[in-house]
Amino acid sequence: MPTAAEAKAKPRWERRKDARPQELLSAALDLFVERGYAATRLDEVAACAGVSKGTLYLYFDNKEELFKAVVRENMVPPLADAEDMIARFDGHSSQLLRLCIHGWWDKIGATRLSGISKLMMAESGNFPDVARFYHEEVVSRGEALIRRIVERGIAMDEFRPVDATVATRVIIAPVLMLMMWRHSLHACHLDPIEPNAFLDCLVDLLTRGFEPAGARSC
Amino acid sequence: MPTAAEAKAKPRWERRKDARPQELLSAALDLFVERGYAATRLDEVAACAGVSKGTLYLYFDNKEELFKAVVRENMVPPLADAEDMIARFDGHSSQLLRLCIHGWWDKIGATRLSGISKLMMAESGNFPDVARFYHEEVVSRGEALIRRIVERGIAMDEFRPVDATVATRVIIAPVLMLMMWRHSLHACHLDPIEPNAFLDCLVDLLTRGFEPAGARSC
Amino acid sequence: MPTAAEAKAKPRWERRKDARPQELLSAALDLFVERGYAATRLDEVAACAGVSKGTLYLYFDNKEELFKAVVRENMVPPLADAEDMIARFDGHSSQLLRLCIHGWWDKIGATRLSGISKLMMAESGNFPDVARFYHEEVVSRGEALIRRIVERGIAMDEFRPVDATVATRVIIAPVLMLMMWRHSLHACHLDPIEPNAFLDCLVDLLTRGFEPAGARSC
Amino acid sequence: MPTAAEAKAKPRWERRKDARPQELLSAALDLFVERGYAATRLDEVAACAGVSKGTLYLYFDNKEELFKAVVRENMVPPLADAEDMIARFDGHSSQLLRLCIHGWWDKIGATRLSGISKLMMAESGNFPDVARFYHEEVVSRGEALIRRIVERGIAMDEFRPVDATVATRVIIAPVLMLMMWRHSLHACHLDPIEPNAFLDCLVDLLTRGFEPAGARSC
DNA sequence: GATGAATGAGCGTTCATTCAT
DNA sequence: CATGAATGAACGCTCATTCAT
Repeated sequence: MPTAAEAKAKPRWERRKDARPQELLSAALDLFVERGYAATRLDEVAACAGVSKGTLYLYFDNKEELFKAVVRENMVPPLADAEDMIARFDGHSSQLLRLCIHGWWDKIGATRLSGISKLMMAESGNFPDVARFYHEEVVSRGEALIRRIVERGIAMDEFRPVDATVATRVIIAPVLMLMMWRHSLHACHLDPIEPNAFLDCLVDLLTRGFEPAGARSC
Repeated sequence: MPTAAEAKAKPRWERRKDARPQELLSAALDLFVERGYAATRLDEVAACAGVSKGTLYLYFDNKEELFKAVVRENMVPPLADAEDMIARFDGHSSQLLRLCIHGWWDKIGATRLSGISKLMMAESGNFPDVARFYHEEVVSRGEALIRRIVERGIAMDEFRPVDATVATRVIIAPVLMLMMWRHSLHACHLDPIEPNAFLDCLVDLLTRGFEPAGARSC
Repeated sequence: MPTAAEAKAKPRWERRKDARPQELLSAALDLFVERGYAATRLDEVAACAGVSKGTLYLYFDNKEELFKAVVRENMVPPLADAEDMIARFDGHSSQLLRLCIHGWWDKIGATRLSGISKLMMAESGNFPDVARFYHEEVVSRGEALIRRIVERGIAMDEFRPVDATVATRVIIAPVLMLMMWRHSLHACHLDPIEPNAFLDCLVDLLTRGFEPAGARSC
Repeated sequence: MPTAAEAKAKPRWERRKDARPQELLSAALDLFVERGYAATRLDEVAACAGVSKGTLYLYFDNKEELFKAVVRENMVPPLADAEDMIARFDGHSSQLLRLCIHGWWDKIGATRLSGISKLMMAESGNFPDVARFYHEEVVSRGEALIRRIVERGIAMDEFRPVDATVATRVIIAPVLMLMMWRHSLHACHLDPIEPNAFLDCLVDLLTRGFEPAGARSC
């Protein structure tokens, strides 16, 4: 006959198969962002998700796979959305660029996901496999996405002809940097930076800077 | 008791004690830049500086203090030259911006000093006081330097009126990012990036983007 | 309450409960033989038997008991045949020895049962009571069987007089070793060994070596 | 001023660089023999040698290298001695065989080294790299050593012509088996076996068995 | 001062065992 | 009966730090 105390007694564990992976991924994202890849300890991830270290291994083969899953779960979907949008858009390429950059910021930059970009910058050198994965799944696709806009703009005479590959990186760099600032110096409450003003200025600059020679009304 | 003769007898190949900290700092810089903070092992630093692991602890209390010393030691000097040049320059502000950006790249970006920026980005979160120091001594001065050019351009009607603080960061961000790329994904031989093409494209974009409305010949 | 109809409705593909332990033991035998005790994982045994890991614990208290059961289950049966043959044989003792050795190889050495011997050699140190059981049930009877041949040979002046106990072990040792080689170094495809050549050479050696002094034609 | 108590107080560690590897190797040999390769824990080895786990890694890269060092240190020298003896011997090959077999027993079989052979038999399947090393350093050389005697005997008409490779293994097998028995069933005090009687019987058998047809006085 | 042998806490990973369902 | 999610104690290995020499 179980007493009230026994009835209340928390079972040694709770069976929550379906929810576990998400809880682990969320805990892992938090900790990877906060501490970096190497400094994130798996038992802390597990503890954060309310399970034991061994349980984590029921769902993810190892630390690297856990990280990849975090990336796949969080970084890849927004890229797909953006790809869709680009494919369907039919206004001016400058406007498309503006939408993409602000969308990027809203979906990734302003969220804790921006921490993943920072982490990859910081540690990719020590984890080549992870770096390769991230490059293939995120960086390449992100660059391709922007390059497509640039090429579209040039093709439609909305942008002056530039080297698309180089221009793409010039476009991406400030946005990446803005994300990184959130997790480095500016995270220490030094010198606040206003993301929207930054992005507006950037988009404005790009719009003018890519405008074809004859486009401007005199 | 060393006599003068003895002092002479051990010539240049015998390192003086005073040089030790510098050698350690230099080795530490190389390794921190290459591997990041956590992955840098202190016995490797010591070996790299030609001393034993114990000796390192004679000069630095621990790994963290060594890291802080590396940052403090290396980042301050190279800003004065640029400040001088700006003060003396009297051509078009676009030209000044171009000179500054390429100078930055030649003096810092292309050298191992770029690694310090990467390292600060990567690790500042774990060292708030280093971050504060770095911000005050390096970031602020660097930003001020660029901001002065922007303000000069606006004042002289060579740039259209923009928010100088924001524009400054939009200018800085791609250059910083270019430095970081050298030490992260692109260091893994993925997708090489051509610094000069990047910077040319950037300067071109900035020149056009900041051009005042009526400046363009029709 | 299962009716007869229900019993029929779940035909042969539905394993009966009674078969479970046998299937587990068979799977365990395979894996213990292949990997050794420590390296055999219980969930692999369970998977191999088509049940879950928990089910295994319904039939065996723990890994050690499973191991003991495997040994007990498999080693006793195949000795009776040989005992029969010896009792009925009435040719030359050398010929009997030859028959026995080749029979041993065919019935045990060349089958997976040889793995049990290897496994007992390898792990008996950690399971003294299994060792005792195995010794009593298998080793003693096997030795007795060979010793009977030796004693018969001596008694009939077909072998020269030797210490039967010692000679028995000298006879057995190479055959055991041949079985073990199949599961150790030579299993790694190093240096293949040809069992029949080995056994022929052995029998030949024994025949000549045990030949009485005056038996050889000059 | 150190008090007597302080003077006696054992230092946290003792500096004994030169002796350490030997102490560790000896401890490792004991534990490998007693527990097997997989079941030997490195911190136990360290504790057994009176040092901490980390210290072990100052001298050996990892478990596998430790084991290899144990083999190299203990198993290889006796082989070299035997090779020397064979090269210099000039009596009857039977006598050489006798010397070798008894030497083998005295130097290896009767010592704790025999446990290494048993261990390799038991676990080589799970550690292919170790197996390969052991095969190259010990098994091959051991076999070659015996084969040389067989070939010498045949060449000098002291042995009848047999397949040297096969005969070699028939000679080796009983000796190996004798070693293994010491660490398996017979280690449990079951059925003591008298090594010298066993080896005498074996040598006697081999001598007669390999004797050329016409050699026997009638 | 300088050395480098020694330490020991810590991390990623595995797996026998348990137990709520 | 059967399941399989969950546990937690180990183990191999690393490395910042200490301290006798």
